Amino acid sequence: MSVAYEHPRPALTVDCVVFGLDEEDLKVLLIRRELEPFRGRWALPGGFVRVDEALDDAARRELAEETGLSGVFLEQLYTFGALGRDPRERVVSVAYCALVKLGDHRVKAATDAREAAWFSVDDTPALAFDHEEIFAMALERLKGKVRYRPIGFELLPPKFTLSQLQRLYEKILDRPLDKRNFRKKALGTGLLVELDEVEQDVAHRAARLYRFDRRKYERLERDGFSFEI
Amino acid sequence: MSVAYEHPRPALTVDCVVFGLDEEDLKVLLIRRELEPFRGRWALPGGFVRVDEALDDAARRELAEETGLSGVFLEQLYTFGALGRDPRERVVSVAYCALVKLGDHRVKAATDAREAAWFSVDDTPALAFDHEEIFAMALERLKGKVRYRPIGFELLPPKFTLSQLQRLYEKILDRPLDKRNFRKKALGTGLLVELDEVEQDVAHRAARLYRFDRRKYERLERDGFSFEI
DNA sequence: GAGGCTTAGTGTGTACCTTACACCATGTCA
DNA sequence: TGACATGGTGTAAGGTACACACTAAGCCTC
Repeated sequence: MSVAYEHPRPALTVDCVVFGLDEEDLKVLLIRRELEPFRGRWALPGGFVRVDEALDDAARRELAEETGLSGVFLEQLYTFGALGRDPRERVVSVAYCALVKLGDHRVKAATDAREAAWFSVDDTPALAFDHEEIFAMALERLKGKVRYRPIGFELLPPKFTLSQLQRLYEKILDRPLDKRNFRKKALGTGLLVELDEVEQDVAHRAARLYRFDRRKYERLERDGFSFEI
Repeated sequence: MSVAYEHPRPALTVDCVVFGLDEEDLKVLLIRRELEPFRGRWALPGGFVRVDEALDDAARRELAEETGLSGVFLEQLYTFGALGRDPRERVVSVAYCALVKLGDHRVKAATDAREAAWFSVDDTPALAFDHEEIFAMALERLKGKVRYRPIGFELLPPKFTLSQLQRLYEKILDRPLDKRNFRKKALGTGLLVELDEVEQDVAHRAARLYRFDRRKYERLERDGFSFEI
């Protein structure tokens, strides 16, 4: 198929910055480029927006095609449109941010036909295009957002301990938090449900498990509640 | 000039939501469309992005062409890419937000060859395309942003009184603020310079004039200061 | 089974920030 | 000169943010 326009127009792409949390690290999902330019370099998953496809759908589709991830909550981050950011031609890219529970997605990404892999956010390879700039902005946004939205809960398994939650926030914010104050605040949101279970198979006192009260969160969010951590 | 591509691609536009402040109201700058679709309807100023033009430049250029405003601080807001938002063809629009001192710009906009006018934000006409959605998001963003960034200063003349500043914040936030607390905070930022002048020609005690210390603001902003109001 | 190791779990005091609140000062105008 | 309109000022109380250290529980090993 070929098509003609009166004036040249920029190409439009989407790129996704997908964060996941490991026992150890906050990670970001990258793919290795199979084509020029930047063939063999790591890059954010993404690609061209089809003319009959909404931006969000394009982001979800590209993410699924390139990494196998689906059902991910994607949020628009920023649109990058500097001249020369793609050596081939003028390309404007709408960047999206996503958060996933790493445990749910580790295998899929690793076994997909295309090479996709999780990298610790403070040990990423050189990226294609201006993707380092996009990634840096996404990480900044994540750090800001995590302070007033309980998005951290999205990154944990359904049942988790308060220490896991705290470690998660420490990884994202990249600084230590006080245990007592953290627990006070986390429980103070009223969004955690204490379960009648504790951790299994740990070589020390087992911690109580909690789950996130998603319904309550949605109710409060609708009513404009705030959630500083 | 005509150009062919292998695949059809969305058209790319920019739209600008420009806020200004009046003695009375927070206003938004609209233009009346001269062409189909939505001919005669009011709309946000904006237009097509040229293939050799950065997004920010396109927004500044369109704003200047359509309303005569230049030298405006523009900030990217969000990118709107739903299907069917333009009846002609697929158009993706990068929306920008701008803040201007209304006094400086009132005449230019009104006397420009194209019809452009300021509307009170709570009395806008029906808008073309999905511009009402864009406008609503911009207003939300403005309300949020004004709380932790001293952007309010951009909306006043170079010399202003604390009452004017307070009224501005009250208009934007759409709620009354306590005078003493407001003055404490505003002066507490250290960003206001007290001048040796007072208002002229008022039928009551004249208020002291202040100016915004832009240099200090830029210095603090670079160092990651915060400015809750 | 005792002692040590590891992580879980808990409360208080202080400093600061937020908010509520009322009166006198100054200039204009009639 | 008195009334009117807005300018300009401080304090007290309550709440929030933060710093800080010890005991509890379970497992392991010796």
